[in-house]
Amino acid sequence: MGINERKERERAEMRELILKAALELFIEKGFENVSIRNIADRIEYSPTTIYLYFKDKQELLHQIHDHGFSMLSSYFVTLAAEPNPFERLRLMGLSYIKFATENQELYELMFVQQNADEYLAQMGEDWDQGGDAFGILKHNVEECMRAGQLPLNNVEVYSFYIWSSLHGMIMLNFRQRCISVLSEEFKKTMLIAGFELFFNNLRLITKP
Amino acid sequence: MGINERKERERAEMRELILKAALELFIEKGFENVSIRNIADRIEYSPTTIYLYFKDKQELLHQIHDHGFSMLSSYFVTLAAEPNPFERLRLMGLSYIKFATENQELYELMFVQQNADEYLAQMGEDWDQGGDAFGILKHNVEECMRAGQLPLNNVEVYSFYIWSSLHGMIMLNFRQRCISVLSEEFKKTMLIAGFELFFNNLRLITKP
DNA sequence: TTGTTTACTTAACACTGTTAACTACATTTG
DNA sequence: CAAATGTAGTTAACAGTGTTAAGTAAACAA
Repeated sequence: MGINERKERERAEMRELILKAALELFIEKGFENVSIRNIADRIEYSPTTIYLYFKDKQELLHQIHDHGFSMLSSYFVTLAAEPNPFERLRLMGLSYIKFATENQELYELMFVQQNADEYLAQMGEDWDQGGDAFGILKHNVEECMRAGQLPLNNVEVYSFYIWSSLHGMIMLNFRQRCISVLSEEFKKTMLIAGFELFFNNLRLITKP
Repeated sequence: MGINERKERERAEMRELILKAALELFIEKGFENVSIRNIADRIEYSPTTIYLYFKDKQELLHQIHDHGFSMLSSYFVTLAAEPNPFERLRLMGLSYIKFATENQELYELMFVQQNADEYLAQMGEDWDQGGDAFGILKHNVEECMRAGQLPLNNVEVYSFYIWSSLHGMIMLNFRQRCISVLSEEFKKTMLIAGFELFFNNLRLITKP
């Protein structure tokens, strides 16, 4: 009987409806400034209904988290076409910056919001989406090393180092941590310049 | 008459008392998980009293912010003894890591807490403490460039790049962003290793 | 000793996340 | 078809939040 399937489908649609409203509001006003009642208002349901579909407010963030990571992965799909592993790594970095700047609020929800770490700790090895993105990075680093384009041989350290650097540049770029006099354009230029500098360092170290 | 001076002193002491309790609680439980009533309870005053000394909860964070930045600057004072500018830059990086790991909660209050950017934007050029720390960094970078130990000549980009990289490494180290299976010790080792790798890249690029 | 300033408190407002108890309808059963 | 059951959604409430207006009691100035 298709009746259970219909119910399941309706339930999934409702989850999607809630999640969509939540994401919109979180992006508009930030996680902390959105109440369950705000979300309920937007979808024209009672606040308690949301608790029938999600354990608590935190779980809403978790779902959005997951969504963000698969979105991030989608920024990487075109990279497979590039044969040179080192150039592929560079393009991956630029894609990462692209994702972050094009989805600044989502990026912050994913990487700045507290409590995200508790979530990751829970997931452990089963952390699908995040592991995926980090997995792609590690894969590319591995290929660079195999091609003799990176001096050291610790994949973890390299991947960590690259991701860290990028994340740091992006965050300091979002916040006006370093001297707020700088114009928006110059800040963006500096972000790219910082990345290229970073990447040239990685590259040149292999040349001599 | 010393009566006004006494009152002024008492007022300053009260501010200090509130601030001390606030910092303790923020570090214990995180900014969002501490209420004005919690702070008031700890110092055995009514909640509204706090509003006689601070505009709102956010201003408490601002003050702590400032305090953190002068504390950070104090980690840099011994560096002046080192004559080699490049080595001084390296030691500065290690000091920064030391500050961050020794005061993890404070570091997060300073650099992770949302709204910190609004605060910085307000301050503009008059941002004393933060500008100070960044100023020291820029000064050191400048001296490295003068000593011909850095290839490019844009102080801003270099300083931005260095701070960003460090901040990124530290944050990804705090959070277990990359594979939470890693042990605490290995994570710490990776942090230092990542930094030394980063720094060797900076150094080696100038050698050939 | 009066009047005024000051330091502080009580009471309240409009919110928050979350839960227990309830209603009204969809589905299954007799 | 009617009664019984399950369930999606509701209302009402609890204990908490940041913040403000109004009130009190003590310290000061005249």
